[in-house]
Amino acid sequence: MAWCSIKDVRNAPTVLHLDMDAFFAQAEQASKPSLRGKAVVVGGLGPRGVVATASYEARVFGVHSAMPMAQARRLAPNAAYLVPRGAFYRRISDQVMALLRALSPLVEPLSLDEAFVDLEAGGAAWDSESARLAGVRLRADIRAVTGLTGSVGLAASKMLAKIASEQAKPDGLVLIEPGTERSLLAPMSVRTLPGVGPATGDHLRRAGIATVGEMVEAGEGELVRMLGKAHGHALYAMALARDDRPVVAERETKSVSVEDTYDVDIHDRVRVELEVQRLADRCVRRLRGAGLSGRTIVLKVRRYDFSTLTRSETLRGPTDDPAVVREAAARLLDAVDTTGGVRLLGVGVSGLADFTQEDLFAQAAEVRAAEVRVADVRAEGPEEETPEGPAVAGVAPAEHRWRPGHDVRHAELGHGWVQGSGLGRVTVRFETPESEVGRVRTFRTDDPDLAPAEPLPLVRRRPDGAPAVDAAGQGPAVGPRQGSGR
DNA sequence: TCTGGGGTCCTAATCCTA
DNA sequence: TCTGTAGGATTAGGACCC
Repeated sequence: MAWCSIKDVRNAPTVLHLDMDAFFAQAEQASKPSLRGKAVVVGGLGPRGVVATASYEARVFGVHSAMPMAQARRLAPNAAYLVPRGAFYRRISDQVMALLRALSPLVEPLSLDEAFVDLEAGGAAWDSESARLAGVRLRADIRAVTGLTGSVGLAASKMLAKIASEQAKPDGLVLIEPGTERSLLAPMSVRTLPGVGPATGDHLRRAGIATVGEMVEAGEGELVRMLGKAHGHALYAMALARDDRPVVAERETKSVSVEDTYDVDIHDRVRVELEVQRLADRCVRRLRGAGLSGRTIVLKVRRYDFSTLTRSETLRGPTDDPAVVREAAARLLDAVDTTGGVRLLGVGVSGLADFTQEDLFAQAAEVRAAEVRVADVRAEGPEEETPEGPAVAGVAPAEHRWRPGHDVRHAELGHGWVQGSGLGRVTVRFETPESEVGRVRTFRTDDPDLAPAEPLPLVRRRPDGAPAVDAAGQGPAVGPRQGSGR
């Protein structure tokens, strides 16, 4: 609420930004002793995959996030390439977020591995010394509970705290003393400021503006002229180290969407239509899972030449009816030319409400086909995300179960993880987070002794009964196996 | 051998309505 | 009743973020 009005902008460095270091890659290294100290790249392994996270060892070779996987393989051919394990990372993230919430009720998660904390609101800090102490303790607690390292930035605003944590990486803490902000920012690249990406950066560079100091010299009017009202004003304020955005604990979702990039462009119109229906269903499952409904249906199409277009339609009222979303998506697709092929399709819903006000007109139109459709939807079952994503041509289902990096259990040899698979064989390394580097064995992909397994906790529960931060059922006893063989 | 997936926010054009 | 206008809603696209 009004804990931070414009006129009492804080002057103590009590905004904390936490950023876990190379989070996905670090989690994989912690879980797999044989990968520690090695180049690890996590991302999509298909022909059109990109890097989600590269370990610091992989970054030495020039591999970085958002890089096409093929390019990463050229730069670091000997790195370990793994697919992301969302549920595993989420469990660790929950533990970290629980530690943050112990510091303050005002925690603003930005993603699984990043969050802002308002230390002042939680009474955890009030000046530089107390803030630094809170940051040091937090890093130690994260280490103890998750076994992973995170970097902490402390400053008087969100922007500066984020810049500080960036400077602290990896495994460090940086505090920006109030009063030093402008001189600190002045020599930095304009790209340091949040909201300056490749396009804005180029724009500024062409105008001879490369540093934050030069942005200030250019003046607010010039920035507004170049970048538009909202962006210009906002960036000028940032350049002056003015940022009074509060830490916001609850942010409501504005849209829900799903999209798939296909390994091979789809040319067949019927297949395109089928995929759109599938995506619409998946989107509705997500929507319902979040207890939401929405009015605006959005279709996204990326064509063979990477040109991307969106088409949207706003209904009379919010819906979470799969039939309604499917039909809207199909209508939108009717207006799109897909000859030449599409590489990506997506379906989204925005204009969200947390209740459903059925569109009576659409409902009326539905009545005739209702029985058939209801039967369809039931047959698909409740909220069951298909983990495979887009169909991969030519991969047998049996091999598809063994995804690189995923945990497995062998009846005799115990716990391990898939190092690779293909040609009817799967290679497994038998090790656990707390074991020595394990040995490698190869099996037939249909070996009955081999089964998918849940990831093991990275840190065993402390025997001294220390404050157990049990955010998500983390513990040696893993619950009943989740159905699908992820 | 190009370029994922899930989001947010902003802008501009267009249409509709008061 | 006609017209001009202001402002909101819708639509599409782009930039940015992790």
